[in-house]
Order: sequence, then C-alpha cells, then structure tokens
Amino acid sequence: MAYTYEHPHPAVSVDIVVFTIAEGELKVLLIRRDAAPFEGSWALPGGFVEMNESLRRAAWRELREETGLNAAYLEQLQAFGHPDRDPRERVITVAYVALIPYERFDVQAASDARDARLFNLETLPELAFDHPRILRRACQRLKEKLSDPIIALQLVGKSFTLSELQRVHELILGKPLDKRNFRKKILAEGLIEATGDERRSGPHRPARLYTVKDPSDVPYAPVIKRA
Amino acid sequence: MAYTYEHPHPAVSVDIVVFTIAEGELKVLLIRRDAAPFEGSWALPGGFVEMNESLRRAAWRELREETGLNAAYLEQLQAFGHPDRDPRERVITVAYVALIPYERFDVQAASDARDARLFNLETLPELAFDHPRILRRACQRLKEKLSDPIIALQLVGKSFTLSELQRVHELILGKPLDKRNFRKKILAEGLIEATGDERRSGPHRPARLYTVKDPSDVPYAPVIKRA
DNA sequence: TCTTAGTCGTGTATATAATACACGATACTT
DNA sequence: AAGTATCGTGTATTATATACACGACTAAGA
Repeated sequence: MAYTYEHPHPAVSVDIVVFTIAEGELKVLLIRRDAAPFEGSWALPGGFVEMNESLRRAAWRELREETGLNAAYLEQLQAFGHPDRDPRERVITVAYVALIPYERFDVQAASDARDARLFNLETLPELAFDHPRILRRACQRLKEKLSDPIIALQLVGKSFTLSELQRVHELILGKPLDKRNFRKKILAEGLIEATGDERRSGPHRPARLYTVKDPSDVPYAPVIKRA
Repeated sequence: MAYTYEHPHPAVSVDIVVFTIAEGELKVLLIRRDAAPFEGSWALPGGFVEMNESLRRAAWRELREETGLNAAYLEQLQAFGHPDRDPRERVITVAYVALIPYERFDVQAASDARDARLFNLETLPELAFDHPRILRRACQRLKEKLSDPIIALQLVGKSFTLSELQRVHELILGKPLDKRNFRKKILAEGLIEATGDERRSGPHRPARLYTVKDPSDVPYAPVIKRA
C-alpha cells in the first residue's frame, strides 16, 4: 500500500530515553538495531508514530513493544528535526524521557523483544543517528527537573531508605550531597513518611524505610487514555 | 507533483507564539487565516516545514514570511500531535516561542503579508486548531523561564528604565513586585548598567536609562545559520 | 563475649537569599 | 510657589541553604 501527498511529508518518530537506577548507578536503556541504517549499533528505543495515536501514546507504545516496559513517568523532551539526522529520509523525532524504578524493570520482557541493555552513562557504546545529542539533552533536563521531588521518587522502589533516595539525587547531579541537609529538605517537602519497617543490609545499623504518603502524587501506573 | 511513501506520513508544521510588550501590556501576535479550515479566524503564525530546513529555521522563516519579523529569541516550546488537531489531515506541529522588543516590531512589514495584529492575552479572539492550548503552554513556559534574566531583557528596547523592566516582569508573572527588592536583584545579576542618560516623560523626576553591558549576552540579531 | 567495621540517624551555627516596608528628590504643570 | 507624579534609595526580618561531628546500632570475626 502506498500513500501519496501533494507536498513532501517527513516521517515522524518518537524516541524514548529510559532512565533507571541499577547496581547503584544511573543507567539508560538502549537497544541494538537489527536493521539498516546503523545496523548492529545501539540506539534509543523508538519508532514511527502511527496516524491515529498521539505522540505521547506513540512513545508509550513503542517502549512497550520494543522493551516490554510500562512507563509511569513519561515526559516530552523536545523535537529534533535536523534535515540529515536520518540517512534514509527526512525523519523528525519527538524525544521523551521515561523514569522507571528498577523494581518495575522487567528485564525478561525487555530482552524478549530485542537485544536491550542498560548502560552506564560514562561507558556508552557508539550510538545511532543523533541519539548522543538527544541523550545529552535528556540528562540535562533530568538535572533541571530534579528540584521537583517526584523525579527522584520515580526512580526508587515502593519503599526506600533515605540513603537510597539521596544516592539518586547524587547520581543525577553528579556531586555528593550532605546527609543531614538532604534529609532536612526532603522531609520538609512532606511527601514521604516512614513505614516503620527497617532494611538491614550489612554489618551496621539498619535503615528506616520510607514510602510516598499519597500515591496519587507519584503515579506508579501509566496514565494513558485509550485512543 | 506528488510524493509517495510506503507508510503514511503526517504533515509537520511549526507555529510561533510571538510575545512583545506594546502599550504597556504583554501581547501576542496573531494572523487572520485566509483559507480553510478556520478561514477568517485568528491563529498563531506558522506553516509547514520544508524538507531541507531544520525545525528552528522553519519557525524563523515562517515568521519572517508571514509577518516580516526577525526573531532574535526563538526557543522550542514543544511538539503537539493529537491526531485530530487539524481536520484536513494528520498534522504534527512544533511550537516555538519568540520574544521581540516592540522597537524592533516592524508593523509595516507585518501587515504587508497578511492581516496580523497584536492581542492582549485577556481579550483574545477565537483561535484556530489547538492554538489556545499552545498559547497557554507558551505563557506558562514564559513564566517558568523568567528567572533567566535575559527573557525580560529580550522584551525591552536597547535602552530602558528599571521601571520598564520591572513592568515586564510584572506582566509576565501577573502580579506586582516590590520596587526596591526588584532593583536589588536585577542589579546584583550584573548584566546591565546605567548609560548616564535619562528619560523624561511627565511631570516628575526623570528615570535613569540602563542598557545591557555585554550585548553578546542578549543577542538582538537572529542567530540562524544558513541551511 | 568482646572488639571492630560500617552505615544510620541526628542538631546547631553561619551565610545567603527573599521579603516587608517609607520617604525625600526631582521635574513638570498651573 | 504649590501641587503632583514618578524616581531612587536602605534596613530589618524571615526563610532558605550550607557547613560540620559523633553516638547508635548491627554483623562479623577474634
């Protein structure tokens, strides 16, 4: 089937920068391309927008199809449209940032679809297209938005220690934070509370567990309306 | 001439939200549509992206073509792509925000191309497409970015009084600011300096004029590379 | 059972930034 | 000379951000 237009139309795709915290590091999800161009190299998950779906929904669908992941937090980053960013034809892509806590990171489903892997930001492979640029912007945006407390909460599990949460902030900012000041600020926000349980993880005093007070503040389920 | 693709492609357009300060008010530039759909109603200036130009350049070109204006400050807002936002066909639009000081606002050129007018944000006409939504987001973004001092500086002339600059902030924020605190903060930023001249405008003490210290901080000329 | 190692949890003092607030100075008009 | 309208200025208070150290608690091993 062929589609004909009076004027030339670019193709429109979405690409998703998926961040998660694994092995105590901030990681990004990449998939290995199984077709030209850039066959065999790594790329952000993504694909073409279908004609009857919104951009956001396309991002959500592509992420699910390519990796099996269900993104609760999915925010538009920006559109990238340099004329030669794809060697095949003119492709304008709308980039999204997704945040997924590692405990909801179903690697089974991810590896099922394609060769998908989490990469440390310091040891990235060669990336296809202008994906290095998109990824840099995504990291920048993540930093800028960190003042919104729900960002970091999206990257920890349902219950977490304050040290874990602090580590998330430190990884995103790329610098260490003071423990007492961090706790003072986070607790002053009033979004989280101690569960009463503790986590023990070594030859030292156990850490108190915290959780989000009002789950509607930090949705863990995707908020996507049916098309 | 017809263009054929194997898969359906959406059209891609750019729309520009042009802000300026005129008559002591924050205004947005709209043009009257001279063709269907929404013929006769008002809309954001914009048009389709050509195949060999970047999104940013398309925004710059369309603004120039439709209004004769040369945007120095032109920032991508976000992409809007709901499937039914255009009744003709699927059109994904990338919205930009432009800031143009009124002294560079060449109304001659603007009215030349089409019926173009500045509107107060409180007295808007009916807008075409999803332009009300785009405009709301643009206002929101403008507020968020106001902490960057160059935003307000883009909306005053080459030389300006501190009261003028304060008024720009007040219009964007929609609330009055304290004069002394405002001056303290602005001058602490170190971006502007008194020219030595004064502006006299009524039966009262004249105001000192200020100007940007380093013009490269606040470019008044468009920074667009040739394609 | 005692020592050791390692993270957990906590408070105070200081510096910086944001806010609240009032009045004399100056130019023009009448 | 009096009236009026904006211009320009400083201090006190509050809130926020930063700097900084040590006892509490658990597990492991001697």
